[in-house]
Amino acid sequence: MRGSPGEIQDQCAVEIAMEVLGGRWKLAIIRKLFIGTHRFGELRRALPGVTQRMLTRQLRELEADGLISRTVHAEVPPRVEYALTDTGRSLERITDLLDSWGRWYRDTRPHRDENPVGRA
Amino acid sequence: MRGSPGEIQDQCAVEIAMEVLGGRWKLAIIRKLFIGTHRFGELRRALPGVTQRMLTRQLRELEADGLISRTVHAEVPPRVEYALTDTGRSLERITDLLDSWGRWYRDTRPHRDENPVGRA
DNA sequence: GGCAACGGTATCCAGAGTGGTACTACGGCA
DNA sequence: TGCCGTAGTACCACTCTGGATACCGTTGCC
Repeated sequence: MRGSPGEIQDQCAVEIAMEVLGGRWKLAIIRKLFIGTHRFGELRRALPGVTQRMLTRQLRELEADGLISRTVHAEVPPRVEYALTDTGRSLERITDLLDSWGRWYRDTRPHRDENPVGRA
Repeated sequence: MRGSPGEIQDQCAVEIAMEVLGGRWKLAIIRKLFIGTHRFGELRRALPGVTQRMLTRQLRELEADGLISRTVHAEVPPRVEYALTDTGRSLERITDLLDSWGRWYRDTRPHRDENPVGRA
């Protein structure tokens, strides 16, 4: 993923969206932020399995892509709040659709869940 | 991507969708197949930059996930036709939305295209 | 003084994903 | 007999993602 953006315009723009959204935790983060502003630790607890490093990296990429905003409060225990930007909020229909499709797909093909290693 | 599906159900189902759609060429392939049935070579020519190996693998994964069907015609020059299944066609609204969002995003943030290496 | 909480960063590492090249089987054609 | 096209497969290599672990600075608490 994240190949050369120069060639992407020849193709369909779905790849642009996938470049921005195609991280292990990005859509999960975005969906959490639809609920409201979250602190770093809240996101970490809300996303079981994510490491600090990954969360940091995904948040930084989302911020660089303009989907979320990062507000640092210069307090003694550092407090950093993440919120969706307007660009991030514009993904609501897409994430909703992906979520409902994913749910429908999971119900339609339940045998996929029987393989604990996914499919290498 | 493609982590353990066992944990995914705790989270939102967007990850299931991303598991299925999160390949370099998958959405591009799907969008081509919305036009109609394609042969292997047609897809290869329609997707500049894809290698035979990658196309084969992405097609096999899409087939394993039930999004496309593969029909082999036992002819002398081998002929294999790929088409969307009903499951694949159910992605039409999502790919349309992703495409229009990607287009809008590209127009909103044109400076992203100025970096030829993406953003390592 | 030592430890914890917060929000990270640095370093190292494994594996998935992706890509290039070469090679295959098959029949048609020159 | 050798070469072409089709639809791949095999092997090798590389990049990038994702993860584990350790560490940082600050302040409050014991």
